[in-house]
Amino acid sequence: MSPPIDTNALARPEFLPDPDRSREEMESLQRELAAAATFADDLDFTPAEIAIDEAADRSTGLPPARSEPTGDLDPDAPVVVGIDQAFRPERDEAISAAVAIRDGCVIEYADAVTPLSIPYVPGLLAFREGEPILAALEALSVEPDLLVCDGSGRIHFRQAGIATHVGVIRDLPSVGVAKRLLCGEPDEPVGERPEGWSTAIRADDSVERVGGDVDDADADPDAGPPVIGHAYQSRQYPNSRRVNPLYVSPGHRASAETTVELVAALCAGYKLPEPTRLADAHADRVKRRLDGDG
DNA sequence: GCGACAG
DNA sequence: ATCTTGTCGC
Repeated sequence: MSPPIDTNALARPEFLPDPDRSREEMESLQRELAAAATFADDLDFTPAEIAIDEAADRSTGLPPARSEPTGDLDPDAPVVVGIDQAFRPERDEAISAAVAIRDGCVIEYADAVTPLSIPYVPGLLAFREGEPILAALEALSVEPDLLVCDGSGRIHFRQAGIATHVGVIRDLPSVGVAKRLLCGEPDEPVGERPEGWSTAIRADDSVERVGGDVDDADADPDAGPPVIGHAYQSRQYPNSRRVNPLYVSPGHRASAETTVELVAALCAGYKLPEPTRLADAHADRVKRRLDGDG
């Protein structure tokens, strides 16, 4: 009999986010991480293969009842894992939730509760939330094919946002989905835009250049600063208040262009992609249960 | 010194 | 992120 394979083994443990580091050490680790990251496609599936067309119920994670009783789910479809967190400020704890989705349906929920060691500092988010996220991923029994993180990836001062950090540590394709822009400059102004619209986010003076940039088509100086992500209008209302776009960026093993397509395929009528929505809901449930217990 | 900044 | 109620509009 063959020994069980630990699919949760860390590929790059040297990048583990250790909060006992100085700001300078954290920043230099991020530079190494960005150099180790791949901002080009290295996936064995297409956006179409992970597409989700019906939004699940937030509390049950189940598809709508009106959904056709289709045949069996495809057991070979890629597994997309959404990750999100909730907090208990009074106890200084983070609740991390990971939701695994295959063929549009939730196949597993996992979560972890971790003490928070450092405060939130823009640009150093992974050192606050990285450990909790990795703990939730380890609690998962399925092996992810794609990670969808709540926050930036390449859209980051050192091109090593939380999606990149987690993606590189696990050596898994990952994308970052942020609700607000950390840095960089949109090609076109982000005004009232129709659903499906997107524009490139390019590095500005606050973004350090990394070795990976030379692999970009944008390495050509005439082409302007490298594209580090996109603003993507995942949802818009016809006659109502404007919805802000999402800011999506490569974490690891995905190009900026493919990242938009992956996120677009994972959106099913809400502003946030389904994996993120459901992870958010799960984190909320765990938090409420914990608050109820005391 | 001022500005600016994911969750 | 979290603390929090109602409220404006489709």
